[in-house]
Amino acid sequence: MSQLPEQPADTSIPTSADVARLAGVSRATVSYVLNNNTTVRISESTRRRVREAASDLGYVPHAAARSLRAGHTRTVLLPAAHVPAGPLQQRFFIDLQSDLRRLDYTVVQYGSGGLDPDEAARAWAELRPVAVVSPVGMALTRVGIGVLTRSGAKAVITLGPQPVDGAHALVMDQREVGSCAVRHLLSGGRSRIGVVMPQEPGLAPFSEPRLAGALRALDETGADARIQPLPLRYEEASAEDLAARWRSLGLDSVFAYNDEYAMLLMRALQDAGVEVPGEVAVIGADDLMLGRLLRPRLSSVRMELATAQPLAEMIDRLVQHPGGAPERHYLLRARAVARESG
Amino acid sequence: MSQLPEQPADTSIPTSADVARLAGVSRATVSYVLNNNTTVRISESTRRRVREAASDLGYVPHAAARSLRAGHTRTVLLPAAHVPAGPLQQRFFIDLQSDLRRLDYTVVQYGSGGLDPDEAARAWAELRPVAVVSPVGMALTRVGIGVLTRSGAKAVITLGPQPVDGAHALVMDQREVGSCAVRHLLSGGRSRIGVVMPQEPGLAPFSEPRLAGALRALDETGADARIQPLPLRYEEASAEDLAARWRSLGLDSVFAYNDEYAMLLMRALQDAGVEVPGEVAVIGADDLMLGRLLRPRLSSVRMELATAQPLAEMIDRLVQHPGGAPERHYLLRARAVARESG
DNA sequence: TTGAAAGCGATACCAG
DNA sequence: CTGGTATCGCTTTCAA
Repeated sequence: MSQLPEQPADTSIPTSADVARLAGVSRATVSYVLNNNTTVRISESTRRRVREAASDLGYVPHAAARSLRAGHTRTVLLPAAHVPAGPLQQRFFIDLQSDLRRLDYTVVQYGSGGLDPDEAARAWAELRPVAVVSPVGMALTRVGIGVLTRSGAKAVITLGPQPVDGAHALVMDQREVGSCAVRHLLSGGRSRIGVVMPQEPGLAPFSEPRLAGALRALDETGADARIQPLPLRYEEASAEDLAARWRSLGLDSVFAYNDEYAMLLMRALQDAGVEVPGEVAVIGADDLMLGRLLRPRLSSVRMELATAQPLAEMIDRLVQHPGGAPERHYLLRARAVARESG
Repeated sequence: MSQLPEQPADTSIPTSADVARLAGVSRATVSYVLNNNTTVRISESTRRRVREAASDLGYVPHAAARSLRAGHTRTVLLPAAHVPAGPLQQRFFIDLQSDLRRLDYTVVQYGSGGLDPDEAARAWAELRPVAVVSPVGMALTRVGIGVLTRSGAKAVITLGPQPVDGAHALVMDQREVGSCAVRHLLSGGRSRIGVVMPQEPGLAPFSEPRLAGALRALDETGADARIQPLPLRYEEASAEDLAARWRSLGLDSVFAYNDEYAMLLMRALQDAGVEVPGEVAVIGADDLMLGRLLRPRLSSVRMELATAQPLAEMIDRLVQHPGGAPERHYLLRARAVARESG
């Protein structure tokens, strides 16, 4: 019928024009059919022809072209951390991803691989995300927030221990964790409390607030007690070292940052002949399965993270009605779980 | 000077046209300056004016428009798993991301949030990635691979226990792990070997090949021994249950899938009065710090994963010279680390 | 019911 | 050295 050269060979990617040609209709019609546009009525036979042509050619629409035309994307950017995340965080993000997809957003994780925070924000802005959810560890400055906002982001949300000026914030206040641990130790009659400070890079945003929370708990209860930070690397040698000079520290209890550090330290203490919980009470955090398997069973601080669903809805709401004042939500609840270790 | 209405108000995102207007030049010139185009000479004063205008407006180029015009992207798509990843995997991806960024690629993780594998491939293809690196757990069918290839992906690489037809593959042959564990147990004089099979969803792609490897090792050595799969959930109750009927199983050793399951099982066995390693030898895998802290210290299979660098270079090479035969690289080396548990 | 055509933002030719 | 202009793939008026 048509003498057009049918040469969309192996090398060329089919476009809607190719589909139109094959179906014998115009590009407009292709668009109507494939997007199920309801404002225009297309005959059933045409629809079939178009769909067949599309699937014959293996046509896949070009997201960039589409959003260029639309003037906006439905991309939610989730800057990827450059330090491994725990299982809880990962679960949270996976759920968030599903929930947002259900609301028809495209969630994209995009690392900043060692860029300056403001350069990173620029790189993110090139994608013109409609929303940005920045996890802890991804420094987001006021400048960066400005860049993103001016590039069309309707919602910039930080997720972490402390809010950042100018953005909405989901605050997971790690101070609660330290506070909770210390109150537990105090109520058990302990008063000379060590607080493990991991020396691994990237944990400071968690460990510092936990220490601060520990100190605050002391203040609030007005107890006659003291708190001593204990630097520790996640290595046996470091723990042995600490255990060797343990008795000289004069402590009767320790909040070990989390269950893993707690296990490391507890083992070293036991090997050095320091009795747990007799001489020293130990409490971790995260309430991992691990802790229940230790002897003595490890006391821990259990964190109840909010589910991803409300965040997804918040994002959707902010995208649809932008421009409100920065919102601030606190969503970490911590609870001490007493076991045998203190 | 110019009577053009300067109304790029708060609401509108600056484009290169806005920059051109402010600098008093054409859009073409803006493009030349901002991209440091060398094939054309622009006066230093013009350059300055353009750069100033761009930074005054907070101009950020529009990635979609750019790649639409260019006809291709430099996006490497990394489908995000929907099951939490271990620290090793995460480290690998973080490194890969950095390495690729250094080669000027944009690495994007994009989950498929519960889509059908082929639908997922279509969704990915909409982004027109130049390469796709599909981790284990992301089922990628031949159809999916075809969709991606026809949409312009120059390299589709699977990463996991077994290769997928039609794509390049970085094979991390988990059979090596099981094989290694069993050879170790055999050489220690054990012959009735249990193999823990985690019941958690998503682990099958790892656990099945490990079992297969265990069986293969038996075959190869021709030892007079037997292997018995042991279903186990990652819960205390499940482990207690298994431990309670342990003696009736008549096993003298167990490969516990990994160190975490090993710890779970070992604890249950000890609590049930079964001696380790006296009655039963236990070996895990991953060689976590955890294992060294247990008593007895846990034997383990240590995996040496390749670094990300070669993969990044492979991707770059495939992108530049596409069309070769599917490559297949094996990059898991496993080694038993004998400790006290067997 | 369908088609022609404008235009989203950036780039790269070719004139001037 | 710099400025028009065509173009990438797609959506969406407006006409026919």
